[in-house]
Amino acid sequence: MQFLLESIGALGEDIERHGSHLFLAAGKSVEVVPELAKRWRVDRVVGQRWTEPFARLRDERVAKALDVPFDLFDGETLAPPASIRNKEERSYAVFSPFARAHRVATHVDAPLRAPHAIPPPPEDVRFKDAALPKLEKLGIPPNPNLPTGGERAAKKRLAKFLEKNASRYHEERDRLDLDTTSRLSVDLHFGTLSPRSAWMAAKDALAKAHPKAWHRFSEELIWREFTHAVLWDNPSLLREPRRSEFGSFPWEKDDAGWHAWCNGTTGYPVVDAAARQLLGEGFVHNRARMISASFLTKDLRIDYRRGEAHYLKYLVDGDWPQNNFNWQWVAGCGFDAAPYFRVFNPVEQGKKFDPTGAYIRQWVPELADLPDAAIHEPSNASPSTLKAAGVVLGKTYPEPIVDHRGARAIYLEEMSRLSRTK
DNA sequence: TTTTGAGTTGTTCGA
DNA sequence: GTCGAACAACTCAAA
Repeated sequence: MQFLLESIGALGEDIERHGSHLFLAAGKSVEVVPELAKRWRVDRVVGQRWTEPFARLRDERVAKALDVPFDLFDGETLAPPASIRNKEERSYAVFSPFARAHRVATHVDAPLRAPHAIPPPPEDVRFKDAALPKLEKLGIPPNPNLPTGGERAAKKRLAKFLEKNASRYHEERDRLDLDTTSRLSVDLHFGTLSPRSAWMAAKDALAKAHPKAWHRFSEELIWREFTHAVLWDNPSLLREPRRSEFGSFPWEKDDAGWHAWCNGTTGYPVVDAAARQLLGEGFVHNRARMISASFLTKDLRIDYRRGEAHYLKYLVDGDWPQNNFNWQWVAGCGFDAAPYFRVFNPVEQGKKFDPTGAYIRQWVPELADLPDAAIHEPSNASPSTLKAAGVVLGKTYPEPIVDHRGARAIYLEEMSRLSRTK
């Protein structure tokens, strides 16, 4: 909400600077839009298409309620969601062929330039528009650690990424301690940056000089395309796993485990860092999202939908298509999902992707004084090492709430049962 | 038309 | 310590 209000505010200021005014109207789209269209005697209403089932339903109803054309334009993704089809005219279920087809079929044009001036609205169109609500009035405490909303801030983020870290993207994007990902997910979600702008700017900066980085970054944008395309053809994904046999997976209730996972007190440092980063800045590093999701669904065997909802609630970039697709991917029940035997070992993942321990030290400061060799597995450190770092297991930092080795074995057993009963 | 091989992100085990 | 195999089932495209 904070990012949204900042972004709308920034948009209003931009339009004001260009000589016009952004009108805000509150109410249900299906009532407000036709009413304004009638009052202003417009020839047509235009908007941008959204992939989410909710938005599709809303747009259908608005179109029906209007007596002028309602034109929707594709801009949420590079390719319109239903446009990439295989030879049998069906939608793709596997990423690689989708990506190949997408690269062949989609010619990305440069974004249109913003107009120099926007004419002010005619007098008879004006009305007393709703004020942009204040965050505090909505009962939401401001969070100074969130990214700044608005197009200008988005362009700054993009420029900084391209200048500083993009050239090593393919090698460093997984490193939790380096934290060199683009951080553009929030802008792509809210539209403060169009995927087209991101694509073209990155292509200009990288394609010739750093082809591997360009391939990898563009591949990530195509993953985003894939999630939207898949949801377009399968709206039921937002409620149900794609692989129906998961309907009978024996998810655990485990409230204690759930709360430890939410609050970052599982006793596995990298899992806890991810949980606390989510609550702290509404963002989680991509690699940490996977580790965290794997731990919830495979070590604790808690329904991925609970994790999905928790992420959606706290992520500033929370995006239904992407969040749902990726939770189902990690849980192994989605499109082109991770194979059942891929169970992340939280200790090994920490050592591999946070070798300097910087990620742990930032988000789990009570472990900061442990040496690199011990920081990913304090429960296995020697008493003298723990003492020197001021760590008292069970007091200053929890013991692991589950034994990973045992949890993995149980999970694999449940999965083999699932495939047998199918 | 059928077959075959490959496929974002891992881990463990045994040679 | 290193390395390859095994760990489903399925989709898709090339052979």
